[in-house]
Amino acid sequence: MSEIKQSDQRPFTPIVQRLRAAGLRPTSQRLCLARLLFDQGDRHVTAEQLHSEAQAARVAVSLATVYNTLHQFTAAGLLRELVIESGRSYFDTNITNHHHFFFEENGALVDIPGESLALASMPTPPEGARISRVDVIVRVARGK
Amino acid sequence: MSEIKQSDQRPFTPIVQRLRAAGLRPTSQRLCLARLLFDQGDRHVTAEQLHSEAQAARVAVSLATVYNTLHQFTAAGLLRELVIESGRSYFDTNITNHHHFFFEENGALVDIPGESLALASMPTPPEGARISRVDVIVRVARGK
DNA sequence: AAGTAAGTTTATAATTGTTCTAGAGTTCTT
DNA sequence: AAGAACTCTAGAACAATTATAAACTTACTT
Repeated sequence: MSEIKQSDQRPFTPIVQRLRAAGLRPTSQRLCLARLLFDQGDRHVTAEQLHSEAQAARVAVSLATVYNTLHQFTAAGLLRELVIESGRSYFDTNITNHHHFFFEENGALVDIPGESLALASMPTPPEGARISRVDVIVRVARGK
Repeated sequence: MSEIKQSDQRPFTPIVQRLRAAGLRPTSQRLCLARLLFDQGDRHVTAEQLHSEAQAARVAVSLATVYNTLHQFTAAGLLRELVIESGRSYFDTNITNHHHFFFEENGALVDIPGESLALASMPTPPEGARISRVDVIVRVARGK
């Protein structure tokens, strides 16, 4: 990857401080993965993908660490985990409120701009429960 | 190779005919599983669950057949596959348009009545693609 | 009803994505 | 600089699912 644009990301706090705030030490592995994740706009990555990218960037990070890091970042609110296909998790670097197109043809995921999809009415959650998140997946297939 | 009649998929057509219409032979295994699936109202089952139920009913059906059957029924439009947690598929016997509450606490799935949740606006699908389905998952957690 | 081709089932092996383990290596605090 | 706590790693373990290939059914043809 050539150019590094650290500019217009939502939260402007540097990643080192965000990790510290989450009680995570800013280790070289975490910083390297963070750079791959956050330095190039919104992404939807799987653990295997990110691992390959790290390898390609000649950074030695084990797959176990990639999984650990993705989960820790998710717990820290830096990532959002998406499950759409059985047996494969995607991690979304866009943590703002938004939804997804899922291309059945090739498994690609694309953000739906927040404004272009809205819920007319929110269902009332069952007694003793509160809504923690709403995921909308619009599956699209090739065709007219 | 006989011709496949895709025409008659009305919900109240007996299962044998619905299988035939889908080009599936009404074997004893398929009929047994269909009975477990469809004879007790709307259900959300996993393959392992259905397999256990068949065993409990003293019907010898292999796990591989349960998977095959669930997928064939899904392709035939008798079931709908839901993926919410990584590494586990649920099959929903309610194929009408509806959405789900997912209880993070225990992994339970509950239908949201169709009227109680509506989309205000449908996003326009990308060029050359059409919307094949919209899934809404309302994640709920214990709490006020 | 018998013969036959195509479809189906099964046990088992293989595969996939993910999590666990325990030891080695780092980081932070003092 | 030293100890404690945390983190990383390779590899084993795991769980859900899919593939394989042989045995068995079904439906079609005669």
